[in-house]
Amino acid sequence: MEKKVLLNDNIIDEMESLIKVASDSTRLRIMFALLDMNDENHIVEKCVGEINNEVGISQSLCSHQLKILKDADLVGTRKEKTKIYYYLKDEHVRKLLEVVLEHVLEKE
Amino acid sequence: MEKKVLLNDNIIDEMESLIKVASDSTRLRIMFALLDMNDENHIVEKCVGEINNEVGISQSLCSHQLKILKDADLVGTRKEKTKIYYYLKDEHVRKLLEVVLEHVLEKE
DNA sequence: CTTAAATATGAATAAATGTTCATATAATTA
DNA sequence: TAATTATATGAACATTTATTCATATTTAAG
Repeated sequence: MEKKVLLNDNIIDEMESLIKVASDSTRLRIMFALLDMNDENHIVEKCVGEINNEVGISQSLCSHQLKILKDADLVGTRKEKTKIYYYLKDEHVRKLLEVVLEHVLEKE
Repeated sequence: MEKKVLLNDNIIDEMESLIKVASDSTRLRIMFALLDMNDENHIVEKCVGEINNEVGISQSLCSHQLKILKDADLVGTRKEKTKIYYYLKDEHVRKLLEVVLEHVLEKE
């Protein structure tokens, strides 16, 4: 009776998809914009306009990339009047960013 | 006096590079081949031939991808006679794979 | 020195991906 | 209804990337 993870092709493919979503600097910047680094890494909500301003990219690019993040279930949305607020959806996202950031900082 | 991480462009770019290396199913398979899942996820050494057999890819492709992993400092090598043994180099790699795997398994 | 075994490399190709531009949609306000 | 604000979408383009094929390199053995 082993508690052994079966690494079938589906799982590998899903891992690939998920990591691919995180493997782009624009999307990384967007995700960090949704992490409030000053408040113990707590999640914040920002609307599209705020995000593209803060990240310094066009509205169109921001919207395209937010769609990719949302399709991957990494961000969620909340609608309020004309604005749509985005937030990081998952604890794993934060862990992922942490692990990668640690690795990078360690190799300095 | 804050212990605040400065997320400058260099760091983002390095994070992007690192994640990109992990964002390919062939390389994921290779990395998992170097994790002994049956032995509490302990790291093992395997030579190129063993790896491409186990993963089911050509020798050439395996070699190309191993180079990418090595350039990213995710694997190391040990030479013994004609064979070259590869091993996962970093604790962070394992954490990264764990976090992503958890996320994927949770969404089933 | 030749042959064989193990691994690496370079060029070529096909597919995937990020970004831009122009335009569409949807909701609000005058 | 018309105009404005916020966001989304689709097509086009340029760049990157994974894979294959053929060949090179290295080491050991006969």
